[in-house]
Amino acid sequence: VLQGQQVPAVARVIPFPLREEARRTAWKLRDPPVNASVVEPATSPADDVALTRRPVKLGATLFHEGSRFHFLYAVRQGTFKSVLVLRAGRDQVTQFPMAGDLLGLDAIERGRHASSAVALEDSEVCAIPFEAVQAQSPQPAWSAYLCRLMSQELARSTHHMLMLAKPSSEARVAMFLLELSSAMQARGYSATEFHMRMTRAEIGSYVGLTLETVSRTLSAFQRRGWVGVEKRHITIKSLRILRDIRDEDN
Amino acid sequence: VLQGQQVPAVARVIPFPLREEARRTAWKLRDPPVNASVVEPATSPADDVALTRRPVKLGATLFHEGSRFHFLYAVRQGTFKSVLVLRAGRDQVTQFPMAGDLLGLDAIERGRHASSAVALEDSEVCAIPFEAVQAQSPQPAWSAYLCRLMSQELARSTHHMLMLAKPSSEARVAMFLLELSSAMQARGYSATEFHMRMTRAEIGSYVGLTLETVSRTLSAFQRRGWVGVEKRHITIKSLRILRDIRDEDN
DNA sequence: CGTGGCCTTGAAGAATCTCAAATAATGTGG
DNA sequence: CCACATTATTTGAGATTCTTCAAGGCCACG
Repeated sequence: VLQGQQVPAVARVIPFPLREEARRTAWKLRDPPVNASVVEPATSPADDVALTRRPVKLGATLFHEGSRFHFLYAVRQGTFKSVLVLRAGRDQVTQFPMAGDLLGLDAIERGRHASSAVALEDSEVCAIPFEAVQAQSPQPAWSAYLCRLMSQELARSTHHMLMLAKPSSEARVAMFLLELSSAMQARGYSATEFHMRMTRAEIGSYVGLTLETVSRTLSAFQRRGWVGVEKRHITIKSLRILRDIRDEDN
Repeated sequence: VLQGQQVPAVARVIPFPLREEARRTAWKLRDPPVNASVVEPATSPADDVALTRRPVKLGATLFHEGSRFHFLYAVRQGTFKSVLVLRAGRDQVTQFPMAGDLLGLDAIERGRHASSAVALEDSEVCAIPFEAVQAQSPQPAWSAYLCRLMSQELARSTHHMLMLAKPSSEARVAMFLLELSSAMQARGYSATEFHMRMTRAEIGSYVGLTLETVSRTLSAFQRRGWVGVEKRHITIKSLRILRDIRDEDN
């Protein structure tokens, strides 16, 4: 299990311009419509900061809840889950970061990670030494950058709360599928056919249902011909119907 | 109804150092334990920015969801609710900002407010012209400042999701009372006896229950002698028991 | 003193959860 | 390469919880 506080010996340390790296991996793939302004920043963040690429195997923990914060992690490829441990060993999934997402933003203030990040498939991240970048950045460009990203995260988080609030199980699952669909599309994959990296239990935790209810709901969707479900391979037959399901009830 | 995009004519424009104002109102009252580092920042944000105080009457809207973003608002006194409008006129309360909290952080990226802010009592805010401050800040101090606040907000938002996730109605209401208790204490009031500014319906929306269930749960708590409930006046008899309720179940 | 908003309480109904069992898929070790 | 252990998924049925619908009371305000 990888610990967040130290760069494992195996990781190659590759110094190169952050801006270039940012362009190629982190910010570029982010939700395009929302993020157009971030993709081409007016000012450029610090260059010449040593970044580290790090592979993370399926099931490995990138950083643990409560561990000291040193790095932000830009997901280069793969899928993660962010989890909080509730009492009684029960844990809560708060998001499924994918390529282009930045992990660890909620640790800046406290200096400790507020959640754990676990790889749902063999993945690779880019470790960004927060203090170093913060210090070496002459203009407020980097901070302004982070501000925008975090503002975006806040909006996303708020949006997620809507999913957990009132809606029926069908609305929740529909919302989840639509989120995933958008995420896949934003990364250049099909919006209507994709492979889910997460288990039913993880989905359930994320949307606030039990795994059984998630399973039943997906079965129901399939029975009605709205989506094809074959294990974790999803084929959305009608985005419109899913949106209706998500919106109508409450 | 006040609109976020323009300073009403009645508001007095009072130029004074932002740092001073920040010390007195915005950051100082924030959750002390978590926030010790923010109370006395190593660097000082921009001075000499014209800030505006604005009274907001009970029921008035400080800014609307979707409206153009120009100001951050530091709550000087009073209580607000942040609400999102779901479909079908149903709306979702996402937080109850109080003195010292900063409103509008989730609007930075999109340039439009992601939620509305409504006063739950006669309140007063300090309007911070975001662009002006951003521009006049020579060092990255201001942005770094915001970063930390937003990081904190992210953590808070995540924490709120835990409340909405699985728990029973009793765990949710207990969690809400404990949150409120901490918030009151952080602002110099009693942690065990306070006046709630929000209706049962608003509480219900916040914790993901109907107002009836909230009412019933509060009644049950009172019946068992755990809290005193007299309309909106709350007396917590045992914080310990409430914490147990919040933690045990799931 | 009437009106409207807010709160409480009851009873029936609906939805999800829990418990349980069977099946399928995956990985391990021999 | 196969048998076995483990994990993931589906489905059923009963139990529980919350919601819905409804009615009545309390309080502030005009």
